[in-house]
Amino acid sequence: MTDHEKKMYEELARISKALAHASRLYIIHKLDEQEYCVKELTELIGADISTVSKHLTILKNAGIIIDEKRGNCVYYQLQCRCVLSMFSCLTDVIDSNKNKINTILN
Amino acid sequence: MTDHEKKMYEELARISKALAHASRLYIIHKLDEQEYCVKELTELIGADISTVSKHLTILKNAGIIIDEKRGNCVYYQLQCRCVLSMFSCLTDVIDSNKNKINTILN
DNA sequence: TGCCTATTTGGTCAATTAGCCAAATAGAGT
DNA sequence: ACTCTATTTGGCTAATTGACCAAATAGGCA
Repeated sequence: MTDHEKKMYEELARISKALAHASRLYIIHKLDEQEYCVKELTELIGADISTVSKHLTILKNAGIIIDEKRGNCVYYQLQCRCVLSMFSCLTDVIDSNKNKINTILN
Repeated sequence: MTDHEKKMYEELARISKALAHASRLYIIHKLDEQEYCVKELTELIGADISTVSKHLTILKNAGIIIDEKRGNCVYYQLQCRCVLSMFSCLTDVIDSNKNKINTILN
């Protein structure tokens, strides 16, 4: 692996690490429907608000979501819907395993 | 988040965690070109062979790659090429950030 | 059988991550 | 200015992860 390749894969890994958590995937999914503020997401997720705020910071630093302060609240939305293709990738992997198992069993 | 949703997102996170490492992304990329054995991948990556073996185990447990013992070696290949769409997802996110920055600067 | 190569496993250590609580900060509205 | 709400930050602990080394395992081949 060349130095250049190494940098490149680390950059890709930086984004994929941000995606590697159930609550963060959930947040992305919800933000595809509509924008939400921290408090609303906290109620949806059911964790401490500081925990949710930190998840949001991680997603923001990875450039996956953006924030906008309006009135008393900070509203978050997807920076780009392109991240949603992640979900089909993950479910495709899961499905391909199920198919594999079925193929072996039949 | 309902119990059912929680389980679902944890299942998705299980796969995405397996993808969240530079060496593992690199392995996936190389295995798209051709199959490789552990020793070959170790030379490409330049880490300890036990480290590489563990990365391969993680990918295998996530159902992303499969192994096949032939002769003296264990050869790994992608279980499904569908996982490759991950790369375009990640690069799209990176690109969308660059575009965002350019939009702001211009 | 015995040797050799390839791979996995177990142990240890350092670094990172995730969660909560408490405290600090920011700003809206009175 | 004061209060109240929303959010972030700092501190702490427990759990997980990643790396290496050393040892165990597995199989092929002389």
